[in-house]
Amino acid sequence: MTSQRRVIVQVLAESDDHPAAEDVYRRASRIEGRISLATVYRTMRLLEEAGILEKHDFGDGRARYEEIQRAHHDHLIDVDTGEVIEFVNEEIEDLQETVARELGYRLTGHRHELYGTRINKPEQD
Amino acid sequence: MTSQRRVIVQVLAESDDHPAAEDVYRRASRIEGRISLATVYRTMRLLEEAGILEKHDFGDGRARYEEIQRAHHDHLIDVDTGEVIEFVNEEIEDLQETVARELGYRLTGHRHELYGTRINKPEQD
DNA sequence: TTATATGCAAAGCTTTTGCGCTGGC
DNA sequence: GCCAGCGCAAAAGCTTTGCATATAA
Repeated sequence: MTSQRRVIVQVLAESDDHPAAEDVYRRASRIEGRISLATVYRTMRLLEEAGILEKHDFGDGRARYEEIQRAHHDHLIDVDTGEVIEFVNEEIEDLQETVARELGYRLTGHRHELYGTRINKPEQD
Repeated sequence: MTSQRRVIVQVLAESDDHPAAEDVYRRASRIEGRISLATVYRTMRLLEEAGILEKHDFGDGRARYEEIQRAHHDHLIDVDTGEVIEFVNEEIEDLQETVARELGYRLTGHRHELYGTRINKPEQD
């Protein structure tokens, strides 16, 4: 357990958004100057393989991470602002299982993101 | 309308899988030797912006394409073989709309892929 | 001490782009 | 003849990796 790994874990614990590797690197650098982007990538991979992190792709070309701690959820991405909203819908979760089973598959994972724009924006004028 | 674009469109029309740019390039090269990967990328982007192609990400680091011709569908990816199975589930589609609306959003798109392994593999022996 | 982790820089991969040339119309 | 489109090669952006050094245990 090196100081770098400690700091990365700390940063992730304190983050309630979905940072990219670069973001984690920037936040970690403020706490521990002696850290490199390569180490961040290496550690993120370890944490993901250990089942501690979840890796997402929100369509902007970089991987985005979050800790697996709370209950499972999916994401809705505001296409105007990039904001990420989490949601859970048990019905959808169940239907995914059903669909997979009917096709002869056991579900090992899924990727489910909604993209949308806010209705009734307040800052309209 | 150049010969290159004609060939790319032809390749896409003849493909019923979800080729990456490199695949399209390879298939097109067999028909028309004088074609470059850059042209494939440029044309794919045009076709996507024109609403003729749909761009997917199945988690292998490259973009995968398919023509928008049939009804909308989602994908189930066989994590063992990479095979891609298409499916439609209206209930899920409706629930996505509902979820977005409840969060104050109008849905502009979604990304929904299931990952799984076959049940009852024949080659289990 | 000794294996493991790190930093740095180079390289890998997919995708994009600058530029001079080609070829449809 | 013009100009959109092409090929080529370089570059861009994210991520991985080789290697010598540093550090935890």
